[in-house]
Amino acid sequence: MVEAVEPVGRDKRVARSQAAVLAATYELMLEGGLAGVSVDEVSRRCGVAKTTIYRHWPSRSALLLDACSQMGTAVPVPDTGGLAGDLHILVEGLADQLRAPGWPAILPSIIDAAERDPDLARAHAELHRSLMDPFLDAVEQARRRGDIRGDRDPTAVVASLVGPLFYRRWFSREPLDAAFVDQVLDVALDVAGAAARQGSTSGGGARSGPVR
Amino acid sequence: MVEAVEPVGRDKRVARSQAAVLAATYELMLEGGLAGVSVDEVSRRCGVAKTTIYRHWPSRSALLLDACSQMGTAVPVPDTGGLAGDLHILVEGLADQLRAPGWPAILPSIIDAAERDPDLARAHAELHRSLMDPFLDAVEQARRRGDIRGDRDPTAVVASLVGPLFYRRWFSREPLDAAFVDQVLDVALDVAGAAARQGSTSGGGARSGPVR
Amino acid sequence: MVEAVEPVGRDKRVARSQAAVLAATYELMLEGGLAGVSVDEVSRRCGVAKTTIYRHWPSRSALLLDACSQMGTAVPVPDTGGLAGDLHILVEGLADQLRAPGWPAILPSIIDAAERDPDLARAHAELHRSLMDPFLDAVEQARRRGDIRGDRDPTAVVASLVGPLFYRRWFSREPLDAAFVDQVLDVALDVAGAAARQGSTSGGGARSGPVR
Amino acid sequence: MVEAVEPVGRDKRVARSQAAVLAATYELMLEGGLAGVSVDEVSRRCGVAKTTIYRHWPSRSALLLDACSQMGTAVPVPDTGGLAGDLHILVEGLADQLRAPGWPAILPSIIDAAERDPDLARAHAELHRSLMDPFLDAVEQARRRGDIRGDRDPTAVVASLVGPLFYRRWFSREPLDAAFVDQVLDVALDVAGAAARQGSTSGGGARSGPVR
DNA sequence: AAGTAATCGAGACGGTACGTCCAGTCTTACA
DNA sequence: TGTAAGACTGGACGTACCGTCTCGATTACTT
Repeated sequence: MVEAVEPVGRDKRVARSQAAVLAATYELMLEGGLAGVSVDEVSRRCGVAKTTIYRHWPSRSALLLDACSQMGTAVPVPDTGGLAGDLHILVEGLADQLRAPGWPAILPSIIDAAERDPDLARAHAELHRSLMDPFLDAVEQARRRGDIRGDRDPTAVVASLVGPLFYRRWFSREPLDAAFVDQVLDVALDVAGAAARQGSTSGGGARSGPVR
Repeated sequence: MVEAVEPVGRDKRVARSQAAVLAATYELMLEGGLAGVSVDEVSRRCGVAKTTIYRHWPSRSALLLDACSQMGTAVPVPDTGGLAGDLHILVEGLADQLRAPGWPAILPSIIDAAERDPDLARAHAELHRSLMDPFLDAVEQARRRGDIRGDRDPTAVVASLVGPLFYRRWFSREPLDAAFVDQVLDVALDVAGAAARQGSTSGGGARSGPVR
Repeated sequence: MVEAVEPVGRDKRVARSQAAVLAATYELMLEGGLAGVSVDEVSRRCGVAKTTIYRHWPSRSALLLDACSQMGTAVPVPDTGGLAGDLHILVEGLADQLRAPGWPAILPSIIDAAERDPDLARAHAELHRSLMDPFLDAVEQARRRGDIRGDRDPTAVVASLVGPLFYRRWFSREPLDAAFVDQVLDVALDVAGAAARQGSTSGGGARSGPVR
Repeated sequence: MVEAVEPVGRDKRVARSQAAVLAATYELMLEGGLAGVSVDEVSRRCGVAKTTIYRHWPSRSALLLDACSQMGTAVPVPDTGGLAGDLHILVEGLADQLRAPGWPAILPSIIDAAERDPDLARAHAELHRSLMDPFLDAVEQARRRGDIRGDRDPTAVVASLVGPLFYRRWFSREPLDAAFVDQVLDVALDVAGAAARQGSTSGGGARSGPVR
């Protein structure tokens, strides 16, 4: 994982160079995906010598990897008291992120690389976990409360929740409109077999609810 | 772009070179993703001069794109008479493909490229359509038959069906086991609000069945 | 020896690039010795891409070597009929060359490299031979004519002739004035044990003759 | 320049570091000539930090230069009472040194550098002087004794003596066999016009031996 | 069947990038 | 203060690839 290079006060220069390099790398990544990042260009853009870059990261891949890891979008775990409310917040947040530019443009690059490079696969796993953990936590918390069926695999619930969103963002490239997001949420609650349906409605608002 | 390489009887040599080039490209693509394909290597491997390759494809991207298009995995539209049966066949088939090596390893490359290159985005859209059309057809046919709720967007149904599968293959990298696939199928039928699904209730639990 | 790259009419570009590269290399060599030649700088200076340079010469050394070989200063063998006259012309010519800028500034570089690199040693040997052969020829011819003692090693005669000149140019860095050159010539003729001394004077003119 | 490294008691550490550095430098010089010495490698090899090296020598050249100076092969001035005897000892000693590994392998490096760097030229001059002074002393002593012709330039005599030896060692790379050395000595005595050399007019052959 | 034009291979060429090594300067922390 | 440790800029090395180019040798279609 490239070792965030212990920031012991040792040398401020180290910290400054590394920050500059990572920033430039991230910028280039946004512009052209992983493939659009070249060490030479990073060096040129941030004024840090190529040699210095290679002193801190053993290879271009390591640099990319590090830049990817920093991408972790910390999402606070909500606690509305009910599964529906929690998930609603989380899903809306995710949809917002997916609609924005930024990491959604890079992720396919990472996934592609992860397909072949074990190191990047590990980085991707970590990144993914940091992204999905709040969802998983919400679901597991609900299960502990007895709000959902005990025989449901929480990861499957999460899959049914975020899978369709991801699908629309990267595969079908259809818009992530509110109606779709609501419907997805609805379905996922069904999957969870949410016990107390009445409470769940509070979360959605717009949600039409399956029936009445 | 890429101009379908009209194989009009023009010259047999043309056809032969192009076939050889595409084959080598495809091979390299499987080995190392889009990034693993270099024109030099393609030339070396299939014995066709680099010049010739550039004579037929304006750029590396165009070649990749063309090779990707050939990847289209033709899926026959099943017709069991019922939505559940049709989808079952389709989903199982898709899951099988996702579990196999081959294009699942390449698709992220394409999606990544599509994120920035409009041409590749178009190619991806086409590829995607050819993959998903059978699903959409099945759903729409069911709707015409009145088997599912009319207020459901067919594309949303498809998303809830394949989204979770895709998610597991590329994002969470969890196994696509049979139980998961079954559950996904169940849920999707719920989403569709499939009529007369007495058996399906097992999936939803609380869900009292579609409509009414 | 890098193969002067047969100038078959194939491609004029090859000839042109190579000529430009060698010229720039030679120029840089004059300015800074072998050590002053960098492939990057050659490329920059003559407008030939570094890649192209490496296409024609496997390494920097090979390029240097080739440039050195081209340095051969063809000296015509004189024929005044007598050893003294021949040597006089040759020695004066050599002294002139030693006094001029140009290869005298580079030769130490080559000798140094030859001390460790067998390839360059070979190149140096060839260069040296082309430089000294006229001297050797003159001496051997004289021997065939019976003008000099038969028990003298021709190479030793040459050594006694050019050794002191070389010594002054590179080792003691004293000036190569006419008196010195004359004296050296005188001595060498002594070494040769030139038979007909009277004839030898014709060559020197200035030469005061040993004693009386 | 280079400031003779005054070993004033200042700090013992200084002396120790400098000695270690010079030793490592000399070692590297023997292995790969001047070009084979890199400050990094010196630092690595002798455990003295690069910074420290640059504190004591302003540049790589200065270090090389200093190391070269240490190379001075002190040659004792012989005194056999006669020029022939003195020169015989000196020349044999020089030939022995030339045949050995060590500085003969480095000198071309120095000469090359001296061709362009005035500082190194000065260092070379000094080194050269320390090497040739015994020869010059012997000749001048003989002249004072009246043993040789007064109209001969002593430096020319020295040139005729060591020039051929140097020539064979570095330029023609022919062996420095005893016969050659003897002949060179013979000739030089001729040049000197050693007194009472009735035979000398003959050039060679006739020469009845050194003197007397 | 010959002639003409399309097609081909071989590979030179200018560029950009890679990852390494070295020169020299500068900073920090320890004696 | 002198030293070790090592970060930093900058430049060169030799390699791989991209996309363009010129050349001469094969084809295949045409007359």
